[in-house]
Amino acid sequence: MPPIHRNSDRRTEILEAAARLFAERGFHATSMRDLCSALGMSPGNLYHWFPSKQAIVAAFIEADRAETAARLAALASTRDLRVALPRQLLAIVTEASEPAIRLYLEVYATALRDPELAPLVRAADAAVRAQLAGLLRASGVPVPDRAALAIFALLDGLMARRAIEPARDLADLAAPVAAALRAILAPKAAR
Amino acid sequence: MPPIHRNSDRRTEILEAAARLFAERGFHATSMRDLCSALGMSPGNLYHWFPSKQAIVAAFIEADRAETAARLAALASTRDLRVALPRQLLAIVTEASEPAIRLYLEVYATALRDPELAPLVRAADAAVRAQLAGLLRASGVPVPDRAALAIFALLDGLMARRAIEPARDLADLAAPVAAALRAILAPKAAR
DNA sequence: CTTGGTAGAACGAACGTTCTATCTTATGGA
DNA sequence: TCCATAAGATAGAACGTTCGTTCTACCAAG
Repeated sequence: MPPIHRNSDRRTEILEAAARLFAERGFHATSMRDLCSALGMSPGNLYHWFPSKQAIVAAFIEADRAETAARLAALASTRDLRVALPRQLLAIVTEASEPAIRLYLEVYATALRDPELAPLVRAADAAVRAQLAGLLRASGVPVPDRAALAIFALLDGLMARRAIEPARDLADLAAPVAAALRAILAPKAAR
Repeated sequence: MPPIHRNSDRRTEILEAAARLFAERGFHATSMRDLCSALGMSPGNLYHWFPSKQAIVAAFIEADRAETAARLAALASTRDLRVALPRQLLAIVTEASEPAIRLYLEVYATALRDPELAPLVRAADAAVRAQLAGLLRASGVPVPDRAALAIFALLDGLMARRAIEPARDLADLAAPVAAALRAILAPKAAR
């Protein structure tokens, strides 16, 4: 009896393979059959673990939300948020691989079209943003909700740029980003 | 003999219908048949005007590029770019309808996946950005290339936010955006 | 009588999904 | 300890649909 087959293990396996394929080939270009053969698994079995392709996307969105939440939670213990946050932000944008960014762009563009998936995306976004706002509030940033929103917009913009121009050295943007963040985080800027 | 059917007229008709349908239902959810019936046209005829669905997307990208270029050109004649640019930027983001924004998000996400379309997207982006950089240079903004890049990132971020949260009043972002733009356009900020 | 616009059926492929059967593992009474 | 049995995991063929596209023919002007 090899290690007990726990449900979550198999589902995680599938999710990871799906993320990889979606990133490499694109969401719409990846068929359930593609996913099956990448996993060495039959369609029947795949559908035993996920009821639909949509369900896989939903799980992916939730996993992404959880990961981002964890990242933010780690940020909560830092000394000065005004120093740690900009660094973390640029790290997120810089570290993300090009396929991964296109994955986000495509999956979220698709999900926002889907009447069942769109609320999920929006809820995840709102939850993470609220978490960041909490951090900002604790750091004495006034109107933390707006500040969190601005930071998210900034992040989205940087991600989109990397999708369009992957080769571009983002160091070119470091100065404006730092200035923008200063404006967002400084007490007077959020009047 | 009704008004001579000029090629470009019919193509424009098709393009406009395509943009409308793509915006309403989504790109992948709009089939060539859907487009045909929206136009009251047979598939055979549609394929007489555009060789493929991909070609329609390509034409759409080019049209978008041309429109943005025209908008920028109009900006060239304004008195003070540091005043007109922020206003125009917020206008672009505010005026864009929710379906239109999702259209951009989806079409560009798709196009960036397509080996033939991606260069087109990148070229259009680079051209428009170069045009903006020219404006900035003429206005005495130092390192205008970086400034243009930062402005584009800002715009992308705002667009993405509207896609995720269409109901959100973007006035919440006006202050941070203004601050960011000040930082980008001010001489010292782009060091 | 040629050329360019139009129609509509048809094509082959691919898609997401379902169905039925088989194999494996855990369980529990004899 | 062993076998019956139920439950879960897996396989793979098949389904019905829809997709982008092509083909062939017809029509209307010049």
